[in-house]
Amino acid sequence: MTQKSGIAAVAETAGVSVSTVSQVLSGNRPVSEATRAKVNAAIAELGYTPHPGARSLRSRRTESIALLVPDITNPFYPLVAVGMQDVLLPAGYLLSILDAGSQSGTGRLLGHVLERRFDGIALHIDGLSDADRARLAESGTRVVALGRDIGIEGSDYVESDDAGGFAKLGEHLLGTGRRRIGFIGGEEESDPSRLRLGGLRQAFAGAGLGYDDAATVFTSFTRDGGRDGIAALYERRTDWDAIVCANDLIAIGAMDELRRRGLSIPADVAVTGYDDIDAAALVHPSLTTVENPAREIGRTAARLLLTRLAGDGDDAPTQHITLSTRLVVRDSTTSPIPQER
Amino acid sequence: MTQKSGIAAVAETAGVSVSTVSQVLSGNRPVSEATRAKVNAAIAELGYTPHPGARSLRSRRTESIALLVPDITNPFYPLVAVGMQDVLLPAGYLLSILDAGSQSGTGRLLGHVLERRFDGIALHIDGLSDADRARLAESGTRVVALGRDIGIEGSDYVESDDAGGFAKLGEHLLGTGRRRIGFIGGEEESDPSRLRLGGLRQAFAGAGLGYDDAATVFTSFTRDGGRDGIAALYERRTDWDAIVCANDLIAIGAMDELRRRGLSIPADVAVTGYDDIDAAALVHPSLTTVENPAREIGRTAARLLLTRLAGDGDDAPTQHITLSTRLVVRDSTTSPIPQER
DNA sequence: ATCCGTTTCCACATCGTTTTGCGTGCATGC
DNA sequence: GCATGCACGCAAAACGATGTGGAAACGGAT
Repeated sequence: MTQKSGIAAVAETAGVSVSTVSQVLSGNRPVSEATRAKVNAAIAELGYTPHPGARSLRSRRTESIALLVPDITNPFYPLVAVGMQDVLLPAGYLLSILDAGSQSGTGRLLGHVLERRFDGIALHIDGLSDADRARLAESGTRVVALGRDIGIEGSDYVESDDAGGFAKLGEHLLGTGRRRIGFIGGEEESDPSRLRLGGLRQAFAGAGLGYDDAATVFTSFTRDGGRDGIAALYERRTDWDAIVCANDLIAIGAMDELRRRGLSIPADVAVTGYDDIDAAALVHPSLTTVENPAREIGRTAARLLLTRLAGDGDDAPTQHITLSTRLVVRDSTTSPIPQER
Repeated sequence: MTQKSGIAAVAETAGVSVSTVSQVLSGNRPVSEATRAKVNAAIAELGYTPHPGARSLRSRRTESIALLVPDITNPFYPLVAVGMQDVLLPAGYLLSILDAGSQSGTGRLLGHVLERRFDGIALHIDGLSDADRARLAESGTRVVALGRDIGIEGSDYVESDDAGGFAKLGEHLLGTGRRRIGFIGGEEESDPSRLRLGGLRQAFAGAGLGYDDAATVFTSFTRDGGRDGIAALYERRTDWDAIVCANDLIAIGAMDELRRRGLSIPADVAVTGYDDIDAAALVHPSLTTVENPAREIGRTAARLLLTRLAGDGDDAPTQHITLSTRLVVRDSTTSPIPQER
């Protein structure tokens, strides 16, 4: 006997045609109750699973979405991923989390990702090269950018109010009398680094003060970046009374390095982060930071993608959603003598 | 004109046949230097990308691998993922990280995952139901289990020496004079919880002591689990002098709850974790724990999968790899008065 | 009995690849 | 000059699903 497989096998054991099986699967055309039952029985009996390749070949959809992040070991990103899954799974989409390993790793992965023909891609990547941007645009894949505008025609983006968050941080520090405030950014070419610094500047301006460019250094969004940042700042001057870091990982690394240099936090120098990852509350002293609604960012991004995918809609105007942030004051900027609670 | 697409378009502009294009792509048959050049030129000109669906339809391979984890926000898992990518990307495979959200979420995701026909699946999941195990086995997908034996015929697994790690922890605690040692496990039905408890028992036995079952509680592998665990243990008795936790998240939650109850760590009670996630070094006091080589687990698992996939080999015997662990002593079990260094 | 409108199902073309079995054309050996 | 062998390319048949245009079956109305 010829061993059929796939939908053909189901059709045979159910005693109907291939197209009928397809109909009951997709519900595209009405099918009588009786045959529907037969088909479902056959499906169950054979343990049939549709072949996604064949399906996507015709339908031009893969029902899966990629999330491309620069560093999955940064606890911020898993939360974004979870948020996206909250929305995507119920909608029948599978989320694949791809780790570029670093900003520079993006290009290497992008080829892989485009080859896979995901229905949509969520990108949280800085410094996308022009070539990569072009590849993305040409591919026609739906893109939603996280945390910044990625500069692709017709792609939505969702970010949190970075500038506002840093303005709040700046006000808080200025309000506690700090004036010699250094800033450690991530990669210099990154939008977020600039935005965040911008928020800080804004706080200074609001207080009628100027902000000195010599008080800023750029490294990378990691703990090592924080250590390096402190080293760089303290080569310029040594009387900082506060260090504002572009994210929590940098802040944690910076605190490490400050302590290694015998400085006390916050008595000698205050430190702030951004994101409010779990570790921010756990370090000692606990870190003043800004809550970055990672999970909500993920949810929102997923919704944007789904809307675009459902509507076939290039017609709708580009969406740009900004989520608000919240200042979280902890010990690293306040209690003069950190102690166990 | 008929607008061809895909490989047919390439064939047309290169002035060769479809099969020839396929040949130069796959390198399955020799192709003359001249035509190879023509084809490559056409590919570049058209910006052609092969359709993975069509490809997998014929080749029955998707060139992608899934990693299924119970909780991607547990920092242990991103490291495993990175380790797998270390090996898989150079081999041309794409790794999709799927988050089940919880142990119980596995079943819900498994359907999705099997539908997608990944070439291989790495599972780090406890308490796989018999039904799910059967589905996996039937699917014929290559499976590698992480951290425990998943009980599927012919599937390899890689774990770390949990029992050994906990034995070391136990010896360390007993060596510092602690005797009333409680244990907070994760999910009770989980293999690791049992293995880890077993290691602790072994340490007691080695010292000629017995270990009391009433000293153990099971919750979940999260910070909340740690808080609950402490609550449960202190309902039984209140004179614990050490709490051994099944992972770092539990330990961190436990420390929180202990402090909330006014107990001092490690003066009143010592606490230990497992995994050595970043946060373990950051909490206050820093956490004594066991280094669990997450990244290496990922690499090893990926290698196992690749070997199986390359060899078409169901012939090779099942592999079972155990990675060694290392005790990391920090302040939560030693310095009587925690202080800033 | 005939005709028409529904309902229900089917045949067939199609999506973009891979793969096998055959032509070609050309050089080689006698 | 003729058979032989090689190196290259090509045609065509899968792979497993979707979807459209019709054909059959069935009632009800005339």
